[in-house]
Amino acid sequence: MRYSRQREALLHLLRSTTSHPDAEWLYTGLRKEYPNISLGTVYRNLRQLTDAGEILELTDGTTSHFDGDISPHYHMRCTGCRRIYDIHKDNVSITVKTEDGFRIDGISLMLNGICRNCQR
Amino acid sequence: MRYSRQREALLHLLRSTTSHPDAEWLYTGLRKEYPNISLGTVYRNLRQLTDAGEILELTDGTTSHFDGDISPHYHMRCTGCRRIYDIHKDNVSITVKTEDGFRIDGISLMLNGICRNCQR
DNA sequence: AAGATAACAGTAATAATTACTATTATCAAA
DNA sequence: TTTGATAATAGTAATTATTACTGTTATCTT
Repeated sequence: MRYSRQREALLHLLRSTTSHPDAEWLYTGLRKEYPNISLGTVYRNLRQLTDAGEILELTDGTTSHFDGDISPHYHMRCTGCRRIYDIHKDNVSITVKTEDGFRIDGISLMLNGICRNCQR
Repeated sequence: MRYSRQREALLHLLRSTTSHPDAEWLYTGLRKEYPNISLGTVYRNLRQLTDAGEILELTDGTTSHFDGDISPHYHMRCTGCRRIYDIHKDNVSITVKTEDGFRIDGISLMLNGICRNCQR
């Protein structure tokens, strides 16, 4: 993977937020610094970074969201405001009895509910 | 929600399989009995049934898959053949320390890995 | 420097899903 | 039972997220 300013800017932008943005949000943000950046460039780099394990893709829901924090933690989606919140790993415990010869490579957990704000 | 034959047939078809099909698969199956059924009808009814809590939507991945079994259980997706398998609830334990006033309504857990078949 | 090619911007194409519209089926009340 | 209101339908067009294509530019190695 060859260096590019656009990819570096994308990675920095994603790491600067905890809002788990989607491609469009990142595109809009990057255009401030790179007015001519292409949406395709954003998507391509998001995939490359995901494949390289440098960022995380959250595929639950209709649109992919991304997380610059790859330390072990979980997520909660508010069905009201659609925001995704982090949940510290110490607050969750998951144990799975592997059956039938499945080889488990990754666990994606999404808690759905209503955040404090949206409960009014 | 007013009765319709198409919706009833959809529900029966979905309940007859454990393969967690997508809209296209259900559409193809329903066309045997209803050659003129519309794909839009399939999507509309899948949404209605999901909203009514009569079926389950699995949104992890690029395409929505549906489950006619709404009893508590979990899922595992094989990254090789893309099939979704059921995991009995007794083989999984999840505990979450609720923090920050979140009200958790549902837990969606997807284990990603390789099934016995795809391991050769 | 020069050559090879990864990455880019811009645009077109694809895939899944939703919206629209005129017609038909369901169902409750006369 | 008809009748009337309208939910649901088939068929089609539109939308949305994402990927593919293409000619040009930037990176990096020699």
